[in-house]
This record gives sequence, structure tokens and C-alpha cells, in this order.
Amino acid sequence: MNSTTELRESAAGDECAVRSVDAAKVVAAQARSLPYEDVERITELFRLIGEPTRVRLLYALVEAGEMCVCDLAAVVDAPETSVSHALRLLRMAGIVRTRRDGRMIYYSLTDAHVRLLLDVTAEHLHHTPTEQPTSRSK
Amino acid sequence: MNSTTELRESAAGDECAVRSVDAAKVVAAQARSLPYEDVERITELFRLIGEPTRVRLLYALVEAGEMCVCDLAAVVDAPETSVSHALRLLRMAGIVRTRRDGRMIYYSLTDAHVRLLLDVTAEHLHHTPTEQPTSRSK
DNA sequence: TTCTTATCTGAATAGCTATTCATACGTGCT
DNA sequence: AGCACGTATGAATAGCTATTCAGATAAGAA
Repeated sequence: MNSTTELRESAAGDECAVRSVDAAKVVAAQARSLPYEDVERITELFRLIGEPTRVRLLYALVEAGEMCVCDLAAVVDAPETSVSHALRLLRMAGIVRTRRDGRMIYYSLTDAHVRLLLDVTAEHLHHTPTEQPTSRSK
Repeated sequence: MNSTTELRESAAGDECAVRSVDAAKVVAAQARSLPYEDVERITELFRLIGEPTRVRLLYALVEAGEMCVCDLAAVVDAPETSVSHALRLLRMAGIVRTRRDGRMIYYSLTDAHVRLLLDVTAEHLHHTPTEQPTSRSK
């Protein structure tokens, strides 16, 4: 067996035989990797939550339950237009839902998962080392 | 009590007395709202996960454990430079950590929280209605 | 109907970010 | 030492996105 090349070739006859160090692991990970559609939806969800105004809005809904746009704007201290735009994105993703009552539209969380996500994250924050510099950097 | 205005004024002497419909709820939500720093960190975490390449990388690490950059690049099918950049962001946020072994640098998840986040999300995906159009739109 | 309120929508813009290319770094081999 | 390899880094660019403004829509009140 020739030294280097041996280690750097895919074991199985997969997609395009990319160079790899631990071929078995690569193949295994590829096999278990998420379908394109799932990656899209997961990414979308996290991307949507990953913005200050929207995080605040979601927290407000978690804490106080259903609220109308103007009250939400007051809570997060942002212009109502911005809040409306933000809520629209959350609504289109199915994260929040709306209920009309006269002139007002009340927003609330669609299910408990977002709350759970935020709770897990809060937990995560309490023991995170944050920033592990490269071996190289001083 | 004069009808409209009565309902639209803040009850307590809070920050800047913004107009509100349900003043009590607004005040309560404001009181329980997250400190600026927490909002920043939560936002950052979700924002970092909310990108396709990084989602794939994290899933690969969840599934196959520790891997070097070139193998990760093979798994997610992206140029190594892109992967390196992506991993740097994740590392700086404390989401992944590195271990050097010779010329290679092995990446792994820092703790189990990310895995939990992804699991909760996967659960969420399986019963999401997605898209609730405005009452107005057809 | 007209006015006002609550919210939405679309377009424009400024700021951010993922990607790429070129290059530098650090390690092992010879 | 010199070279090759794995990875990191910085700069430049193209694409995306949050925010703002101006206007539209929907509902109640007069």
C-alpha cells in the first residue's frame, strides 16, 4: 500500500470521491447528513430568530402571551413599521400566528417549540467559554 | 373616564410612557424583558446557526463527532476555505472547539446544547403549518 | 360617507455577510 | 535547510436584509 494516497481516498464508491483523511467517517457523515429541504427549513428558522428585534418580540410573546402590534412595538421599543415587518417574517415561517379583533391584530406563538429553543439557549449561555483563539494567534 | 385616551396610556411611570392598548401587559413584558447583553448573545447564537453551510457542519459534527477541516469540507461539499471561515465563526462563538494533531486541526462540538437545539428544531419541523397569510390577502 | 386608528405593504437604501482569491502560517518529511 | 500539505487569514466583491418612508388597506366612529 502506498503511504499517503492510500489514506486520502474515499473507501466507498460515493458521489465524487473527494479527498479525505478519515474516509469511513466522511462516508458515514454523508450518509446521515440532512436532506436539502431540512437544511433549508432549519436554517430558515434559526436565521429568523437570529436578529435582535425578533428575539425581543419572541421573548415578549413568551412572557406576556398574545399582544397587538402597537404594544409589541412599545415593549421592544421599535417603530411599529419595523415590528410589523419583523412579525410578518415570523408569521410566514409559521413561528407566530395572528388573530384579528376589530382594528387590532394580536400575535402569539404558534407552538411551544420556540419557547423551548429560547430556554435551551438561555441554559447554554450560562456556561459558555466563548472565544477559543487559534493555536497560532497570540 | 374619557373613552379612548384612557386605554392608551401607560399605567406606571415607566421609561418613556409609550402609547399602548394593554398597558399592564406592556409594563409586565418590559419588566421581564431580557437585558441587552443576553439579547446580543442569543441573537448571535441563532444567527450563526442560521446558515446552510454551518448547519451542515454542525450536523456532521453531531453525527460523526470530531473531524478535520478537509473531511468536513468533503462531507458538506464546500471548498475548504469556506469551511475554515465558517468554523472560525463557530469557534469564536464557543460553539465548536479545536484540537491540533500534527498538521491537522480537529473540530468538535463544545457542548451538548447545540445538539439539543437541533433536535428540538427537527421536532418542530414535523408539525409546522408554515405560512399563515394575512386576513387581507387572498 | 368621511375621519381616524391600527396595521400592512412595497420600494429604496445602507449595512452586513458569505464567498472567493491570494497569501501566510505551522507542521512533518526528506 | 527546503518542500509539501493542511489550515488560517485578509481583502474584495456580490448578494442579502433590516430599516425607513410613503402610501394603501381594513375596521370602527361620527
